[in-house]
Amino acid sequence: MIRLSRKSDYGLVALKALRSLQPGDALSARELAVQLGLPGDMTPKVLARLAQAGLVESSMGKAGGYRLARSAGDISVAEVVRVLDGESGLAPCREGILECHRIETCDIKHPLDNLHQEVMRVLQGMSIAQL
Amino acid sequence: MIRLSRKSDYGLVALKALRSLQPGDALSARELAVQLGLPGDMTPKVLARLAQAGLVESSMGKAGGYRLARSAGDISVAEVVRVLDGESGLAPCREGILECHRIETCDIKHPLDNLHQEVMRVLQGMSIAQL
DNA sequence: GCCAACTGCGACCGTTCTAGTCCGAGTTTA
DNA sequence: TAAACTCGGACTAGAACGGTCGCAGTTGGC
Ligand code: SF4
Ligand code: SF4
Repeated sequence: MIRLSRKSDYGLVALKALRSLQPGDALSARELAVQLGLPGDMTPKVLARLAQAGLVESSMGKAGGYRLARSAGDISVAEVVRVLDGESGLAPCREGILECHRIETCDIKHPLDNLHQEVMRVLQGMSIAQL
Repeated sequence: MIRLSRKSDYGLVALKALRSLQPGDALSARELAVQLGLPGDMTPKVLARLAQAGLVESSMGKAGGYRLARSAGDISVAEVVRVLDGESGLAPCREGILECHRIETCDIKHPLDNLHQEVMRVLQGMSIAQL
C-alpha cells in the first residue's frame, strides 16, 4: 500500500508547526498536541523518536520541549518517513522476518528496488519548508 | 508505509509471466501458481480482479485461462497497484471510514496529495514490459 | 448427456500490524 | 521540594492482511 502511517503524518504536522518558532524557544509535546489537535499521548512518542534520530532537539526539565535541529529546508519528507515508519523496500519481502519463498528465483525484486529508489527520491525532493 | 501489498506483488509476477505467451493461448491460474511458486488459492483471486478491471482477458471453460488484454508496454505498475490495492492518497485520512478530526483545518493534506501524484507518476512510468 | 477443468465470487479465519493509552523513571527549573 | 517536562517500554483494542474454502456458472471433450 502506498500510504503514510499515522505516525509519519503526525510527525510532518508537528515538524511543520515547529518551523515558526524563535530560535532558542521550544514547544512541549502537550502544547503541540492541543494546538494541532493530535492524540495527546501519541505526540510525545513521535517527537521523542524524531529527537533520537536527530531531526529535532529536545530539552528536558520544566521549561523543556522540542525545536528543529536543522533548518526546515534541510529536513525531507523521506527522512521523516524513514525514521517513523522504518525503511522498507517496495517489495513485500522484508529483511529478517517473513521472507518470500520465491526470493531465490524472484525476477522482479530488482526492478522493484529501482522503483523504490525513484519513489524515495520524490519524497526526498520535498522538505518540511515546502509543505 | 511505502510498500506493495502481497496482492500487487503477485499480480506483477503473474502479469510478467503472461508476457511470454503466444496470442490466442491462455494460462490457467493453477498453472501460473505452481509455475511461479505462488499460494495456490490466492492466484485466482488476483487474476480475477485483474480480469474484471480489464487488464487481462479471461476465457472460461475447460481450456480456459488468462492472457494479457493489452501489450505489456501499455500496462503500468501504477495501474496494477490501483486495481489490486485500491487507490488511496498518501495521507492516512481515507474516504468514508476513519476520517481524521483534523481534516477541517489540515494544512498538509494538499501538499501530500501533490506528493502522491508525483509518486504515482513514477509508478506510471514503469510498465510490465520493463520489469 | 455427462464429466472434467476451468473462472467467478463471496464468506471465512488466524495472524500481524497499527493506533492509541498508560505508567514509571530521570531531568531541569522555580 | 514540587511542578512540568522528556524518555522508554509495556500493554490493549481494533483494523488490515494473507490465505483458505466452498459453491455456482461455463466451456470443451468423450
Ligand atoms: S515475489 Fe519476489 S518481490 Fe515479491 S515478495 Fe517474493 S521475493 Fe519479494
Ligand atoms: S492530519 Fe491532515 S493529512 Fe493527516 S490524516 Fe488528518 S487530515 Fe489527513
